[in-house]
Amino acid sequence: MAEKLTKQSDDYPRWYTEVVQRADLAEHAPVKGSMIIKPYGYGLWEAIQRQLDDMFKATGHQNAYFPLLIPESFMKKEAEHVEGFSPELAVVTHAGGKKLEEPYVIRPTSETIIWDTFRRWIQSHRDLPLLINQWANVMRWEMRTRLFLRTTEFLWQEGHTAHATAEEAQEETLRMLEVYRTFAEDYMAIPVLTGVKTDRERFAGAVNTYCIEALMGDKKALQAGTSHNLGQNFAKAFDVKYQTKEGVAEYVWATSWGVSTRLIGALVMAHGDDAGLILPPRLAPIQAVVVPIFRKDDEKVPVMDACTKLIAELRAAGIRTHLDDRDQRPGWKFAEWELKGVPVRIEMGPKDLAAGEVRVGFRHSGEKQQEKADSLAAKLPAILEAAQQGLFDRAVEFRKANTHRVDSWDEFKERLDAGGFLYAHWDGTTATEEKIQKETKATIRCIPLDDDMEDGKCVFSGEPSKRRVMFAKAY
RNA sequence: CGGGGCGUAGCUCAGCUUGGCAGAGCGCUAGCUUUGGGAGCUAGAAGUCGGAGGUUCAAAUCCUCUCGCCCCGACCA
Repeated sequence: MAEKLTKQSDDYPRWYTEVVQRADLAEHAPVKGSMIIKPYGYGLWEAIQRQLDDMFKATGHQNAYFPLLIPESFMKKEAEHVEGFSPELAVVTHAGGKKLEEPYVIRPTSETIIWDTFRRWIQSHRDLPLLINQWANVMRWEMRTRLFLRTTEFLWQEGHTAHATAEEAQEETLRMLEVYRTFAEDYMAIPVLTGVKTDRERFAGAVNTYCIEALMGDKKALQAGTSHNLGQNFAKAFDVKYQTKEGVAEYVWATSWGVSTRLIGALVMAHGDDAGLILPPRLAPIQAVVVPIFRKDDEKVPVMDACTKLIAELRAAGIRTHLDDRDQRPGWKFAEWELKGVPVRIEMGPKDLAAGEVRVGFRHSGEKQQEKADSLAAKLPAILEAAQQGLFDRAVEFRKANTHRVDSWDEFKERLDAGGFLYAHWDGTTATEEKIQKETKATIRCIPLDDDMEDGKCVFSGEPSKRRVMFAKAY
């Protein structure tokens, strides 16, 4: 703990790895690409889960749980799905000391097992819509992994819904995308761009994939969540039909949507600085930490008494508060809580006690100010909300400063070197998309939803284009 | 799978070229002094030198095989 973090400007990936490990979010597990999520990191995930789960319930969804192991044959029923996922499947071939007749795959996502189940659950139009979510772990065998951003096993939620009409499925797809956008912006304090993926980036088996894209501190893009309109692809693959009021058998329409522990990586990279994490108050496992300061016992006793009283008041006010009474020097504690991104630090020493005050330090701004101890509990909720807003505003400004419209190939390449989001015209072909990636490493992150149509010429091929798309280098 | 690197104390690593008592820093334990921005001193505990085989009086060091990890390229929430 004594050493300083690598600076973001010196080596951003290294900074990320160090922060994640030294802030006690996670560490590497013995199996390549898998991670141990430590209590502080898991606390963050729990905060994310709680809020999202409430939002899912509020939009009519119910939780259920489907199994980890999926018969291999299920994966093969939807052509695009199997093609998309087969390279990253982990397969169980032996169990109970014997070779299995049919191998099981460890779920990379649960569409197949869920649609096999939905076939039995759905008979009538009265069974629709069917709105299911599950919190689960999944496994995708990745070549290159990074804690939270890409691990072979990760935690996520996956929503799976079935609808009577194409329109309802599309509404659901966009409704959940909006839930994700709201969550990212209002709770994670990260502004996100909503859009549609190109054919190339679309989920294997979907008709359309919608996404939220966020800008990280190193000006690279991160896909933070996806919502898919699956059309009737899985209904047809698994023969899921319902009887309409008229008695006609029709295939149902489907969606699926998910966010994962990758969100924690997004949180780290969207807000963190050279001193470590900066957590948004609404999700911070600890919103305020109290650091007592004293020399001898004659100072310790009254200071600790005052801290205990203060903490009781803060907790009564609904603030997640922690008393750091460890046998360490105050300066050491300050540095550690900054590393861990706690929004507010409260210092209480003999001088403060004599004045009936505390010193309050803010992680996101680095500012410190004196506050009356007995009115702090009443003021702190508003202070935390202001910090939440301040973080979001700063992220919005950062994104604005790193978003550009480009109209020529030279400008494209030049701007791309500096990072950020680039809005440019594209001729709509996969061939062009691939050539651009090959030459520049940039990909089309999405076709923005809220952008106006605008005639132009493809920045690469010069062919006509009806609208701009967003390019960026991405994680 | 191709290219590069590394396995020695909990962590980061030195020692290997030229074989000869198993080392340092951080962390940990105990004590004393300290405590408002990452403390100091003293004393300790801590190791199958990734594994197997070989050469040798003697192997962390040389040889052979093997296992694992990290980084860079082709895939991705």
